[in-house]
Amino acid sequence: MSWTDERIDTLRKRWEAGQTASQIAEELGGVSRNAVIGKAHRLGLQSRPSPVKPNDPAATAAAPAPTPAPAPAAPPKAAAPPAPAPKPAPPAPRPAVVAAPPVAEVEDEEEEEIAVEADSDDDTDEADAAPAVVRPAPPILRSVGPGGFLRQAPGEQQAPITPAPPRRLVPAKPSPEMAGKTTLLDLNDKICKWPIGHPGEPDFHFCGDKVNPGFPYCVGHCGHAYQAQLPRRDRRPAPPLPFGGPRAR
DNA sequence: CCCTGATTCGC
DNA sequence: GCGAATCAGG
Repeated sequence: MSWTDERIDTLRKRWEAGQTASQIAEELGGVSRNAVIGKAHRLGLQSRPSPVKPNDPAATAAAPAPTPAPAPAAPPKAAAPPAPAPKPAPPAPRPAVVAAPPVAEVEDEEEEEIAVEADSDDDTDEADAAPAVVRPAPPILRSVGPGGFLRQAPGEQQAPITPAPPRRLVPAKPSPEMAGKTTLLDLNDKICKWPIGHPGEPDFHFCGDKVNPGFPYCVGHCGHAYQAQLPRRDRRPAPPLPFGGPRAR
């Protein structure tokens, strides 16, 4: 396999999106992980936090003291207004939140820009605020999906849901508490299929709202279904699946 | 062991 | 330029 423009492009995108070299190699096919890494370096792609590479020795030597470092981490503010740089600033700060479509990877290619915005965009000058001031409540960063739904921010992710209770063998009979609820038989591609409750429970039903066009859920539930990606390191391990989950090829 | 990315070096 | 071999941390 040779490095066609197309393959290089794919490599660039995946690398910058944070995919591992192995994943990229597997996707491209015909190349090894090493080939991907080697190519990425030759392309001058920004090296990502390597598990091996230490921080620059200069800083380490300069401050070897075991400082507890109470410095509050500045939130990845999207503010870079003044930038008195006479030259175009080359070190583009990598966004802390890589917003990528989750499992349901619709045909992307040329990823649409996803706006990550913090609360309102009124640019009241916070840039020159005293650095000592610790912002009490950092704004929650959310990305906006198609249709305008707000993706749940990583920090807002809920703990894994409890496993569903054992399924009952017979469907619930028509009952008073099901009156007006959206049942399995009511589902179609125009109404939200977000489940309410668990299958087998007497009042298990579906949301039933109008869907966000192109999605199986309403705008509100899209916000739960599609979430911004955390860096691999910081991801919560997936909750255990009831039957061991799908086989990994 | 597995994984990761970085680096080297013969081709 | 390419990538296997190797290194080294998690």
